[in-house]
Amino acid sequence: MKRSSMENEVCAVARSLDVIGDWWTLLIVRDALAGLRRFGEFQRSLGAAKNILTTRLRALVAQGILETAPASDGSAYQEYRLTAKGRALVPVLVALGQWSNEHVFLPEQERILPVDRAQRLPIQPLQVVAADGRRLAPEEVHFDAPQRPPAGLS
Amino acid sequence: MKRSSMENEVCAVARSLDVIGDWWTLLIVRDALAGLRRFGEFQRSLGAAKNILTTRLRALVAQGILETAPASDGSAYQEYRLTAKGRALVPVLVALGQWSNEHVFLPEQERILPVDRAQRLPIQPLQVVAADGRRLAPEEVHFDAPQRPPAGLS
DNA sequence: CCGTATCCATTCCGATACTG
DNA sequence: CAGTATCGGAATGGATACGG
Repeated sequence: MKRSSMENEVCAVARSLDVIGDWWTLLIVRDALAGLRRFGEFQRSLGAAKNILTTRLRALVAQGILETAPASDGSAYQEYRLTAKGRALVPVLVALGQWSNEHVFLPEQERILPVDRAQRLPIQPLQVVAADGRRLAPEEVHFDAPQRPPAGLS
Repeated sequence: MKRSSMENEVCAVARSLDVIGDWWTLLIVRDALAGLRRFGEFQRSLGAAKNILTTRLRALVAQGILETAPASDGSAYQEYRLTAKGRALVPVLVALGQWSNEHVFLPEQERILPVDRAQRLPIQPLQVVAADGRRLAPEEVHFDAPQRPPAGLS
């Protein structure tokens, strides 16, 4: 399957993976959420080569997940900031973090989790709630064309 | 950065991406959630070459996300079923689907979303809730070592 | 400090052919 | 049907050197 023929993909999961399914992308978003803005900050944090960081940042800007602005320190360079679309990825990051916390880490391993910034306490487990308010178990979730309203609230 | 040196990674997001960050993996989980179990079913659904599918299925079994069982139709082959660990990925899939629904699809494009199986209505937007019950905006979420309880509820 | 431009190694993936 | 074996091309990533 081609990584580039997904603009017509109908599955919302596949579609999102086409945009952010790359290894670095969500880590950049995570760092941006943590307040990193400068090229060098991302590079140090990620340990990625500069050329691939450049590519990823460009792609994220092209997708509207990051936006550039003149650097606030007066230097001639850019800052990279999350857009609303980028911030909307937070539930994805939280879901990933919670999953590995419960199912991947060994009990005594140190870990960095999604936490509430104010209290530094872990976020409550994300709950999947149906349109009528029922909490759904995993088996009750399907991927399908919805009955009526595609857009609006997801 | 190496895809294989992440067993000691402390960031929960990175850790999960190391396990499921590959393009095919979450699509297989999505299909398994939809009820697909047989090799050929996955192959037709994904359009992936058989050798690739073999590799991915093996990796998922090794990670404990899928498990094999003798085929229920009496044939000599295997079935692949989600484990509890695999079903726990549903919030990740829902988060991805909701994000692309709101931020990637064009308004009039058809789409397949996470829906409640009973009603075929979209799932409510996932909410990020702090330990004390406050709903958190994206900016209020950080990734950090938690104050005290790492395991247990995420 | 912020990128860009090359180069090279590796990985990945699709197609195909083959086996039980 | 359910895989395994092999091959070649493409994309990716890392290292490094270079330029504004």
